[in-house]
Amino acid sequence: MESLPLTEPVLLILLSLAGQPRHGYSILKDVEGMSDGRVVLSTGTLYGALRRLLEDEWIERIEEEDTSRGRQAYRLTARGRRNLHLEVGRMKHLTRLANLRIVVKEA
Amino acid sequence: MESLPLTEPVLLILLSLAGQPRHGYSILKDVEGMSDGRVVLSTGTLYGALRRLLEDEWIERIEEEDTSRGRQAYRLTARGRRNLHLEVGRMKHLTRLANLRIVVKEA
DNA sequence: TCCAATATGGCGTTGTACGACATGTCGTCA
DNA sequence: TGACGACATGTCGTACAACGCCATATTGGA
Repeated sequence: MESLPLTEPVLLILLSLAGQPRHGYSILKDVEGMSDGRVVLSTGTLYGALRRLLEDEWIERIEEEDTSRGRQAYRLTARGRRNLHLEVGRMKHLTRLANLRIVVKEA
Repeated sequence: MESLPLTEPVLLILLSLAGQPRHGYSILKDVEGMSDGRVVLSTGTLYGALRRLLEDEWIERIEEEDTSRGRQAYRLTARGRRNLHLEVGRMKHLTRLANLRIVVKEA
């Protein structure tokens, strides 16, 4: 129940929100930029993930004065940030492991 | 078609095969050990993934003299090894990115 | 006034993970 | 020799995430 391995889209979304609150479309563009255009989330993926993250209270909506285009900004909750850290830690661990497994054999 | 993000079970299986050929059950135990018991693949996950990896020719069956218990060993193909390296590279990149995004904000 | 960019969201398909189930072998110990 | 646990492989159904496609609406500029 606790240590579910985050999928890549979700991780990128959380990472995008780590620096500052953003609205959906902004996350889309940010993720695209983060990965030099290699990862392009479809809107289906994005809003589906956002819905689930809201349900789990990893992120929350914040009010915006500029609601002209129906924008809704999201921000990480403390819980979300904590879980993001855990997940990044897991990834680092995996990366180290991968190095050991691969490099030894190549040498 | 090229840059599919590998799922964690598949990555661990490939990593397990990176050092030496193994049969299914051995992969199961190796992955368990690699992660200090945190990741326990179900057989459904394992043999499903192995089937797909065989189909994509990332791994191949090798003959074993010891077929006593119906063991079937698998080994990485050149293609599989190449793709594993790519994936690990992608992960390192993501990890670096995550550090930038997170650390800056925490400081 | 059209059009591209901005912005959100639903729906159906596809594929993966996973638990449950099924089957059988081998070694050991009472 | 009989039971049992570890070894070993595989199938099936379910649940859910990712994704492409579609629908809709606003805004600013050419």
